Amino acid sequence: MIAKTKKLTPLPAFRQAAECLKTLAHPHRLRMIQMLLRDRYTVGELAEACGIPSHMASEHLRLMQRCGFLANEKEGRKAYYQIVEPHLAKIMDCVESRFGNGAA
Amino acid sequence: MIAKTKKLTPLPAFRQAAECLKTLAHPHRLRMIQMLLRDRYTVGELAEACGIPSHMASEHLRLMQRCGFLANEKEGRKAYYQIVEPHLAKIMDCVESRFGNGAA
DNA sequence: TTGACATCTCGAAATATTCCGATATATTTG
DNA sequence: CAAATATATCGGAATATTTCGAGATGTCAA
Repeated sequence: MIAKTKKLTPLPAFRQAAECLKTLAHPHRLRMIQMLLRDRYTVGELAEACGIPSHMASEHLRLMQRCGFLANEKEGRKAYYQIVEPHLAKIMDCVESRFGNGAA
Repeated sequence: MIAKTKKLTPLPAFRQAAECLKTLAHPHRLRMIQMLLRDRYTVGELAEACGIPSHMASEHLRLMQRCGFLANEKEGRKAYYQIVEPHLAKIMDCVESRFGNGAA
């Protein structure tokens, strides 16, 4: 017999959540999000910090923008990205407290 | 110029984190974790709650055990799984507050 | 306009994940 | 022992993701 107090999240919501978590689940994207939680950066700056070509950084950023994590502003020929999903800070706290934030 | 106050998490730690997040990023696995945060269940119970054959539930559970989320105890011919990774509760809180926990 | 720069997009190759049927192991019951 | 039950494992097909080169777009400065 399965009967619990709190309601379960419906599967469609978990499907969405899984999409977002999959987008989060990449080392370069995690680094970009960690940086963007502290300041805004251009594609090139994020690419250099990850050690990848900038056209690949652009691809990662596009994915994260698609699931509502980021927004960008063009300034001249540069594109600045920043966080717009408010829950990312808390999730990143969890990740850092488990895997280290440079002080763990 | 890139110079921030807090240290960045090294990329190898993010590689590990990405592995774990990828394991989390599946609708059936999210449901199983949500259930297991409230009680312990057998493979068959979890499979039924997800609407999948139990041999597939077993596979998901093995993956989650591999990255340290779960442990199991055999009782007769049944296998009870439970959470052993303490950070899962907080991460699941984040997921539920963003994607609904049945009351959102 | 030309050339350099920053970003973005496209398509293919390599790799990883998910799902399923078949089968294996281990336990209880008759 | 044999049958039924619960879980676990193997191999392959379908699908998704990652990465990369090539090239397209848009901006600035002279």
